Amino acid sequence: MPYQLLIFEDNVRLRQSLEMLLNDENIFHVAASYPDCDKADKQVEKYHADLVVMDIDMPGIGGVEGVKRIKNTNPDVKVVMHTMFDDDNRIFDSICAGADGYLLKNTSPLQLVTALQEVMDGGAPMSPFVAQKVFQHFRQAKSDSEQFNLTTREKEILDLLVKGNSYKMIADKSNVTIDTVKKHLQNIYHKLHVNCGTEAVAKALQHKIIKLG
Amino acid sequence: MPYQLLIFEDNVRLRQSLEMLLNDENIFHVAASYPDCDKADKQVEKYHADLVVMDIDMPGIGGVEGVKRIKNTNPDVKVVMHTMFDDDNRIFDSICAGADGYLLKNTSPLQLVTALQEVMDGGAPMSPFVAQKVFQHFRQAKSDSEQFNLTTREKEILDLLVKGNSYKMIADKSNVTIDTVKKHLQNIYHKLHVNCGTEAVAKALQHKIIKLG
DNA sequence: TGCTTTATTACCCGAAAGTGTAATAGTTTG
DNA sequence: CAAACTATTACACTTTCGGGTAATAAAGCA
Repeated sequence: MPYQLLIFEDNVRLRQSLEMLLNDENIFHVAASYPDCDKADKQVEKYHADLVVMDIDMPGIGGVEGVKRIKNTNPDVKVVMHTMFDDDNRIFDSICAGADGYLLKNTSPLQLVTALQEVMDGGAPMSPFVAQKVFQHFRQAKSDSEQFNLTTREKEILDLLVKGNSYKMIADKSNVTIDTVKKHLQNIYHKLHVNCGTEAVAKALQHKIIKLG
Repeated sequence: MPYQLLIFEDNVRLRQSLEMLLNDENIFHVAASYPDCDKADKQVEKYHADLVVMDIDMPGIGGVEGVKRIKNTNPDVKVVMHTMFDDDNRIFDSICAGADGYLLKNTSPLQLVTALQEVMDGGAPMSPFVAQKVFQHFRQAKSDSEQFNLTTREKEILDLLVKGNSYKMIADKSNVTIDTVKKHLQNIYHKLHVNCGTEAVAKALQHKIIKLG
């Protein structure tokens, strides 16, 4: 039995091309296609869709919001983004919203079909450019994290602060007096260019100076 | 001119198989291969390698540390992990250490060659299972983030706190008195099960309740 | 309609945080 | 070797936090 597939794409010609292309594959059956995804969740239910191909830039609610709604009402439906947008925010927002794949529109028909099969097999297909962005996202931190020149001791203290310890608790756990802790944190705040503990915690986590469990 | 390639793999037979397989492709030239990566950085320099295939579980320093060293001394060399390990930590540690691709050892010879070509074209090839893990990593947050039942107002306040504002600054920016801010934060701390601001900031960022810049 | 949630303000009080200054000793580096 | 850096302690002082309690009004829900 072929996978029931829905297409959301506002460009009429592209939508029809996709329909034809994917209907040619006998493992897919394009149940319906729409120029917007304002009622995507209901349409998914109506056709018992297994798989959705979702454009991002459409009239009404965008594709990102569309994914969110579909995944909220029907988490098992696979959603693959198929869009021209290659900026970081759209990519990460889509993934966070629950997308199972992210393909740019320069993907060849063959690659598209392969990717849709892959997603049905539990994979997470993405265009090389997207994969690169995703990898970068993990890496970015490392570079800055050593620019603050924190000493080993200071990193220890900061680590304890981030984990929710008060000055007194830090003092106990570090076997130093609370005054020493104060001094260290004062130095740390200067090095991080912040004025208080909460800001330091935010910066430490943001720049991955400290890792959490 | 073929890409200069180095292989680090402690299993002799697999290492030789890889050598033969990749030397058959005339776009690659296996310059050398080693059973450990303790001196990987120097070996990379010696052969002016363009590309490295790296196992993780090897005697001496592991492949993760190996990538780190190579990338430190020679950031332009592409490194693709090729390993049996599919646990989250090894995957993310490798990516953070600077790996440009992550392939599991069930990858077919053809896929391996394709992936290596892809990495030389600036891509970030990964096995479907790995891609899935990566996507999950982004998604996980969302689910917890709404379990704290913070009100819109409380999220606003928390957002300002995370961004380094004092109670007074939050009060000004929210157009409420400092006492109101105190009360809100008190409620927020209860909902997050924390006792102080720094802990709240850590939790908010960890669970991605609040996003930074 | 009445109950609950949310947002708001206010006051008191003690504990914690943050700043400044200063001094000592060990380590590292030039 | 001397200078700089790191880790440490101490004290005094101000500001900020965070808890408890209480009261009011609007909005949402039953």
